[in-house]
Amino acid sequence: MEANTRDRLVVAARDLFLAKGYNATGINEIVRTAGVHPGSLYHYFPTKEDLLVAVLEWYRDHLYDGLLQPVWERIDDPVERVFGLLDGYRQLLEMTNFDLGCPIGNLALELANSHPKARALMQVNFVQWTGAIRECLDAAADRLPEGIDTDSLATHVLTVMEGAVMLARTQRSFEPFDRAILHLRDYFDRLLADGTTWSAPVGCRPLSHLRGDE
Amino acid sequence: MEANTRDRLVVAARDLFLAKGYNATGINEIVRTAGVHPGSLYHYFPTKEDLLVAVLEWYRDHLYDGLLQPVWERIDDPVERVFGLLDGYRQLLEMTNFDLGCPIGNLALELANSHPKARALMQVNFVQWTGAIRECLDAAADRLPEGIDTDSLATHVLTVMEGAVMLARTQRSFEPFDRAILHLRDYFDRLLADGTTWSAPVGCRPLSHLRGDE
DNA sequence: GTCTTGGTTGAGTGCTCACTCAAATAGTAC
DNA sequence: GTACTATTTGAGTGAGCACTCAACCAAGAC
Repeated sequence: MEANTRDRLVVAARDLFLAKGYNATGINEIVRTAGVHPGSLYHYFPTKEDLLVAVLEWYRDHLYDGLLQPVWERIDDPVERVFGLLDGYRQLLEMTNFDLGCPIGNLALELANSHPKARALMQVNFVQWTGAIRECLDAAADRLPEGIDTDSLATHVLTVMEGAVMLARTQRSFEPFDRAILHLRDYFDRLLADGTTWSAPVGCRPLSHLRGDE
Repeated sequence: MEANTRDRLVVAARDLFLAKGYNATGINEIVRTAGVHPGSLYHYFPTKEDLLVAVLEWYRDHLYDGLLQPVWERIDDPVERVFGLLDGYRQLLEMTNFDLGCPIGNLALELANSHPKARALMQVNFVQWTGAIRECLDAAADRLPEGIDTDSLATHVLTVMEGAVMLARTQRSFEPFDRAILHLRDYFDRLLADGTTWSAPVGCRPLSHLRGDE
């Protein structure tokens, strides 16, 4: 079961960054958890940020087998797959008593300004995630309003998930999470029941007229 | 224009925490920005976390005059006020080139696990914010489906806002933000056009049946 | 004047941070 | 075996961290 040094470091850093954040996790703690010596880390990763990048690459490379596949294999309906994926995050909150949330979202707000290479990889992770959702929505295109932008709707789903996880962890309660998902479900129900052609809502983008834009 | 030492410290810490996060901001940087000496900080705040708490109390005490009032005074329609508030966050992203987001959301994911007193105050801030949205929704109750839970819908609005700000900052683009708000607007349009009595969507809470819950 | 009190000063504390490096060792080629 | 490279070792670096503290100051009470 012994993995190589590099992998052990990535896994240890992945878990600690998820639990405590990037800045609050020390290099010493990572090497102790991985069971390697400080010098070894710097043989593979010149800086702490390089290790962070490796962690984000790990998430990128394990989206399917770690996150999607377990849901896809027990749910067939494409719309239910979307909500099944969201429910996976709810289960993570439940299992960890709200200590762990979305690994990427955690790091995004902490590091988006200061670590551009990491930010680019977070972006890749988000785009991959929404791409998977988008495939579900495309598979259900016949039930959705004709002409709806599934890419846009997939982004909305990610938005709701990230916000819901944030609020649930802050409140240490499922209430905000379940409320947000309930309204997302209600929105989907209305889209699915629509049967008409999609047209962008009248008020969008909101209030540009009030800001003096012409 | 010289404020007292305590206020200068709170303002300096507020701005630095917003821009760089809590752990990445050093005490020395805060006192330098505030133009006070290190010892003075500890006269008012025994620990760094106490300063964080004071910052969160500042946000709590300035929600109305800092955030709501500027929007309320130029928009009367309660539903448009909701989207006007959201647009305020878009303007913040625009003005700062995606460097600044929601001050509370920023700290929430970084510190929810490790700083319980701060977490409690973030919760208060979120509850206040959704309370203001809820008042708008109540004022528009005659146009919304009868019996809809405005508290729940207000939480959904906060969820979308926090997720949208996170994605916009990660992508350094308005695209995810505008997409999320567009779908929220579309959802509102459908609620407002509904004219019937509210009933919870059939699929909620999602997939409990698939997890063996009875 | 003296006393007290709230606030200020700024050098200094011990500690942990990310990171270094020369030496030792393991693995592979021939 | 030797030669060479890849990897590991672990004590050690300077810098910055949150935080301390004894002395000092200013202003009001008497």
